[in-house]
Amino acid sequence: MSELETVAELAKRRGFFFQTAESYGGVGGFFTYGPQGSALKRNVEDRWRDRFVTRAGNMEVSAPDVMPEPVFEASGHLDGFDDMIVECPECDASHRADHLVEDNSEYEDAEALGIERVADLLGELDIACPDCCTPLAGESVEEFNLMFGTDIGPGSSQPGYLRPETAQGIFTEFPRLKEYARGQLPFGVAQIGDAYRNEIAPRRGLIRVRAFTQAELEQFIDPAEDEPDIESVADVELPLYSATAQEGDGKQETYTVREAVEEGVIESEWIAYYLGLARDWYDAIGIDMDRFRYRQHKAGERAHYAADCWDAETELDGEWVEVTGFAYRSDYDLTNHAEATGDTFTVFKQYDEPKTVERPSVDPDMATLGPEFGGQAGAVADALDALAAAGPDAFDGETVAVEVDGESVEVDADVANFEVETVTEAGEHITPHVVEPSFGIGRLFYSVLVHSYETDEVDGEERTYLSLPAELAPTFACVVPLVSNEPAIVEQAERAREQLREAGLAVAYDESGAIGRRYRRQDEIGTPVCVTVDHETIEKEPTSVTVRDRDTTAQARIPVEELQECLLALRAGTDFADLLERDTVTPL
RNA sequence: GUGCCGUUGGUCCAGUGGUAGGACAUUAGCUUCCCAAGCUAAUAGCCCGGGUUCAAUUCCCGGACGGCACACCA
Repeated sequence: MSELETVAELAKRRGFFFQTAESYGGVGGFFTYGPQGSALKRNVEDRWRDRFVTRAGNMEVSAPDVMPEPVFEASGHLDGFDDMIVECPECDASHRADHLVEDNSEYEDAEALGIERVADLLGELDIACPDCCTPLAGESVEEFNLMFGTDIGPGSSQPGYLRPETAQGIFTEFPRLKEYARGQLPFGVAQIGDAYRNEIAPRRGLIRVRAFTQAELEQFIDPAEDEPDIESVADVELPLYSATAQEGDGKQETYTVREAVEEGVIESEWIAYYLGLARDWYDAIGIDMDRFRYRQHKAGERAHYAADCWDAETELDGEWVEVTGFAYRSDYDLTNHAEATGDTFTVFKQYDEPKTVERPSVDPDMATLGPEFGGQAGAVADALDALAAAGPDAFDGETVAVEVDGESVEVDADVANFEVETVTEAGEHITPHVVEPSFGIGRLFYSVLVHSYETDEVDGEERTYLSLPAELAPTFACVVPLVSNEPAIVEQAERAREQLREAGLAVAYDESGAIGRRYRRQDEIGTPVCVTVDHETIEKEPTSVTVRDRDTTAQARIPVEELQECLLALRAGTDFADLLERDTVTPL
């Protein structure tokens, strides 16, 4: 079995994740997180929240999964998600029709031409199937929209879609969110939630699915002056696989964040900052740093609005899998939502010193324009207003010419009431730029599982365990009575279990089977410690139990009254070896 | 979407035109034991629909799901 198969088998057997609705034959691309997986996933999310929300001083929101159609018209997903597919009549291969047109012509964005034009171009440009060279002229071009559609309310009058990324739920609420930030840039808004894509071909377990959890941070900045706290991550070492390297010798290189910025390997300081911050976070949640890299998008791979884009990738079964995208989205989204809604997606930026500027303006005499132009009067006034800003010289003559609905219209200059006002401007409205780290929680979850999967040998028997970080483990401790037919031992074990649960620890209890078997069960789901109540516990004073370390299987005897505190320390990151240094703790 | 291969207890597999067997796991008991021990017993399965047949888990067709390749992955 491959590494992924082995872990998927364990995941199914031990309740990490499994395919949804298998009783009904299963459904492609959907997975359910079981008892252990649900806890592990939640812990990954909590760690993310701790690092990228709480400790970063960012806000968090939770938007609905369904949004009305116009939101996705503005965001570009309605068009952008419509893949144009053409099928070869000879070999049945599917190809992106727009890509074929782009490859065979000067068009750079064939998708914008529309489906019929693209279909025509297949003929006009004599495009043939790249696989078997059969001409594709006359073949129909089909659309595949990767968004899940639905209807909001009864009937189909208000179409909606399941969000293909959580980000739009943040952008759409920007006018309100900036109020909560008191209009001050920079600020960050995060969201952890599910996103949906109706993938043509779901693949490889949790890696390509149709419903998945994203943790996204939208960092809103003033591009002119906001800078990240790059010093705080300057010495973090980044394994970078740059676009240049990908096209050249194919080698990744390690740079500190400082070097990467100074040498221009990473263009945006904000991106560099987040790559640094995130690297240590990946390390902390158990991603193997020898199987991790940051890969820069190549020029053709980048979205047209992105200045620079890097992916965090983990290696699973010999293949690199994108677990996070770090994109500089500029003002693309906010500008589009502003245009679509007319709402204010800008912040007011005060100047250090108010500026005095001369502003040309008009105050058209509507009593004259009204009778003269009738219904067009308003448009004429607007045109004059626009002209005042664009070409104030036009008002120097006796009359002013403006264009309304394609016709040239003449107006007496005095009717326009042109004047140049001297006004004091305290600041300006700017559209923030957005830096977006977008984490795929499911893929990270999978990577953590695969990278923490270990086997070793204990007393001649092979052992499987998950070396999960203590704070991530779905079950933190398991309490086991050494034997189950001595009431005093069982009672003491039950007391220990309750004591630890009251401390807020996720504690399992197991009195079934031989002791070694019970340890192995816990090893396999990555439980960091097992607490064993034995004969000595009930026979000797002070009352003590043994605590077993998952990774080394080492054991130590600890007084019961210190148990709670010791385990809390272990969960907070104390090494088992450090615990052994304590006077009251006896290594076995 | 296309092609190839596959789908049998919870898991991993074997097998058959006359409805199935192993290993591991699970549960109960004995054993009272510090690393998957042993013994006894129990629970539990042929992906779905149609066809051929006296009889289909097995053969044929279709579907669903999975793996791989191609394509796709804003």
